[in-house]
Amino acid sequence: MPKKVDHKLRREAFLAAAYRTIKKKGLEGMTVRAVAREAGFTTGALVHYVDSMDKLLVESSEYAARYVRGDMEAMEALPDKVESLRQVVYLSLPLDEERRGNWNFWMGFWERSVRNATVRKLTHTRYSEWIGRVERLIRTAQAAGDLPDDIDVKRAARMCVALVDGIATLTMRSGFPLSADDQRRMVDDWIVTSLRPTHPLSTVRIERPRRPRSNGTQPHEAAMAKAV
Amino acid sequence: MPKKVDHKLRREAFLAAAYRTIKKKGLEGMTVRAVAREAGFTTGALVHYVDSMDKLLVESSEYAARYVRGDMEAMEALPDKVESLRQVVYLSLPLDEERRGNWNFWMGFWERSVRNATVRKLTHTRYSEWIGRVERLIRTAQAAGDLPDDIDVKRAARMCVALVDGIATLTMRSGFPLSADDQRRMVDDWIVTSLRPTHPLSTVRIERPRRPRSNGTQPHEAAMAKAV
DNA sequence: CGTTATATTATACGGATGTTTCGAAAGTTC
DNA sequence: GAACTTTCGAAACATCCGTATAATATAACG
Repeated sequence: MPKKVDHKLRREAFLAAAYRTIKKKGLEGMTVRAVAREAGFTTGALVHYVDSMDKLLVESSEYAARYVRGDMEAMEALPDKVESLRQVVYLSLPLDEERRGNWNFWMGFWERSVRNATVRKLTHTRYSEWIGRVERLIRTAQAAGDLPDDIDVKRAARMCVALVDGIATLTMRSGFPLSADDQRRMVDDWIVTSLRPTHPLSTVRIERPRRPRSNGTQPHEAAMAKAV
Repeated sequence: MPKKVDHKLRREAFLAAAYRTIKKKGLEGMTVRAVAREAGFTTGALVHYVDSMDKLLVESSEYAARYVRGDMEAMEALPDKVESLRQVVYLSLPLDEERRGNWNFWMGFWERSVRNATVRKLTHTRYSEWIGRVERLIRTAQAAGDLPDDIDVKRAARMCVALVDGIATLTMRSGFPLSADDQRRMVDDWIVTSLRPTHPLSTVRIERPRRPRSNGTQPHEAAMAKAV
């Protein structure tokens, strides 16, 4: 059915398929053929919408970043700015199956960035965003009087990012995964001992926003049609 | 020159070559041909000493572990047991070119363990050793009265391991590497705030033992001969 | 309704990988 | 010194990869 398809939409479907493939099989398992199959097409169709494998990597990364950014921004709007920081960090932890899939995605980038300049650049961009976000959260909390002024923000932010990476690695790769509670407690401990907030941490559990995930997380309609 | 070669020695030379190859090019770059070339031979020779690629991975990992273990055990013998812990952790950080090569090695295992059961098992074994070592160091320091008794040792050890992994990831992959001083300071901060030692940390800088690295880190004699 | 445009498949290509095979070279042994 | 055994190189093999191309199917359009 040519000309009827929405080019942009189908393109997005392929990005989603790439994202799902990496989540499931790691970056090593994300091949042109695997992604095409995941999307319910063959390699030729995929190439019709994405120029090259490199481009696919870059764009599926942007797809993934977009995917998480919304949740984080919602948490940044909380009134208690230390709680904002805490919740944003929580969002980045491998707490549930979905987030672990996300980590599978990023950890693949870590490895491939050794040899692939495109992936390396991309990884640096994402880290820059992420570190910047944490720094901003700390500064905002300082401005609100929720954190002391004598914090070395840059150092603290990088320690935070390192801690999250470490928790993820331990959970995803060590064979001794940290429970969700353990992960959260590690973050809380770090906030309390390293940032020394002026008020004690909230004890109210904040749920992650539950958006409808109809876009992209489900196999594409064409794939569904094939499966029947 | 058949029968003249020491089978075990040459085998070791290939493991060393595999180790060096991963250090330089990452696990993705460790191919049969690359290792053989690094050792100064061709694939046919390599296969003569190592059964398969999987075996080569496993055995070069054991080679690498052996390589670091000695240094760590020397540090464990220090009189001040908090200092022991600190120095052992220092040894695991990507402080210099050699250690960064080591990390390149391990981070490759993280990725490949997703799909390769052999590598996964191996990674778990190494983590088990490493976490156990940190736990033991903390307990020893407690017994010596250098750390308080109310520490949750298991949790603290895993936090330590996570922190080291995170520091390594940030340094190796983020594009914003931590300086050696920053890395050490992060570890010191964690020790002081989380373990609360009974005595302040030593300010004397302890040098890493400088062993002769003639075995394995240099290209094999055969390779040298070729190069001439 | 025939023409045209394009979405999609099927297939092929060149290159890289792990593995296998075969033969030549070189000591060892009798 | 001849037969044997081991070492090692060269090349082939099957498989997978990303990419390119030709053929097919199908909806849109004049």
